[in-house]
Amino acid sequence: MAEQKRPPRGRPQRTEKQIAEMRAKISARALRLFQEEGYEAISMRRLAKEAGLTPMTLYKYFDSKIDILRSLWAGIFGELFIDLEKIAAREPDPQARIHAVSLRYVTYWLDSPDHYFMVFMSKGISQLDVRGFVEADATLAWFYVLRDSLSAALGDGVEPPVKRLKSELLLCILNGIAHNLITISSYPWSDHEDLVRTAIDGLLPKNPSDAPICGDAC
Amino acid sequence: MAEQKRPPRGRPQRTEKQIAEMRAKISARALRLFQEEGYEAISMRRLAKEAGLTPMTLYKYFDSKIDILRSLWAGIFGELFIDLEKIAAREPDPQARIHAVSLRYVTYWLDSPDHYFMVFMSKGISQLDVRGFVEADATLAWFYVLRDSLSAALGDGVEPPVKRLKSELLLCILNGIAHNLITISSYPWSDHEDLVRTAIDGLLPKNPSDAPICGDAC
DNA sequence: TATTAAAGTATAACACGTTATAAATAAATA
DNA sequence: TATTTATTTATAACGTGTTATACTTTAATA
Repeated sequence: MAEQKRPPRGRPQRTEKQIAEMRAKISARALRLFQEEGYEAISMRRLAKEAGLTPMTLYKYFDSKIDILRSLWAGIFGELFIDLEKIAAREPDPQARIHAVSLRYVTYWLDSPDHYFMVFMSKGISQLDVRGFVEADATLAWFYVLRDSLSAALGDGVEPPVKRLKSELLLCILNGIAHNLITISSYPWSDHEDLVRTAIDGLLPKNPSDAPICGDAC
Repeated sequence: MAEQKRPPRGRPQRTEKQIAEMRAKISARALRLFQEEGYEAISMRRLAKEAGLTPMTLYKYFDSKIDILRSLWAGIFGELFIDLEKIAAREPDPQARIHAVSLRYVTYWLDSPDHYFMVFMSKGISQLDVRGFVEADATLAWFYVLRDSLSAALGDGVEPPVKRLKSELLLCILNGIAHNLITISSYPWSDHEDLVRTAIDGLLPKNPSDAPICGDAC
């Protein structure tokens, strides 16, 4: 029962592909401009001119200026989590894996201040703007690699509710470390590797062999 | 050699007290309006009208709109940390104290979404706007109560460098928990008390008596 | 080719934060 | 009172994100 929809008479609507290409073209230009001069410094009028378009055309392809930035965030997060999955795949030992993945997550932001600034600290955006993006299902799905790595490191002796609790805590901690070290950059923080390692050690089951207090007692 | 400065002829400059009073008056009006309708929704023109002033006069007492918000933040942070100090003072046991203070810090933000939104999530402010405030010495000093409580809970058996590391980690963790639970509010997070307790337990020295793995071995 | 519908352009407008400038007002001294 | 200086007001302007509207161009069908 496929409806025999004969195309209407006028000019056809843009195909999905055409829309995607135009959005990609605008995003590419925006990425370069935002990184060079900052999100706030680039006006819609300026971006339109640089892309060879009219300001109005931008609003045909994106709902708003922040919508353009969000499309860039998706690219950055995608890149990061593909990287994390590669690291997880190549590290067989669960404990080494959770350390490696967590450290990479934090290090990524510290090493890519351009990206971090554009995602979390673009001048002129509010944290409410970030919120809509972070809450998207696609964004949350990216974080499964962190959750699964921790679950494996905790092993079978840990109850699922505890695993869930600690997975959530892991995310809070890693985001907290990255966020604090970058936003309060003038404070002489300890090495971020030490912070991540100490945090992960606190999450993992206590190991008598390297616990000084228990070491003597045993 | 006190200079005999005779006052100049014209109208004298506003005294510190006059300036403080005018700023307080503006802040009070802004606090109510920002809480009722949101920071972004209140324009400088509107705030001026509500305060019985000219927009230009606002700029005589504050550098910018965000500067007004910052003065409100200072009041909120001051209130919170005075509360934390009271809690710390009334709890003699160091371990109970760090738990109580940490939980209160996180709970404060979760219980006062109005304040949290106004401090960390006002629509129309950027995270760079927060940065200048958080980096101020006066702001950092407020956090000493957290650092000192943790230091006491860690006891004398822990080396100072480790204490410092864990103090910094504590701040990252608590901010991370509060921030994630509030900004990703649609996710079904575990109880925040469990998150804080688990996080603190991970920071404190491992206690053989309640460590299951070691319990059997001992 | 003529028609039709969508895409894209051009232009003006709105409220915003902010700045500049000139006029009016207030509070002191001479 | 006259003068002097600071405060405050009044007003216009700039660039911003965004919306609305009318117009032109493009790509299809009849």
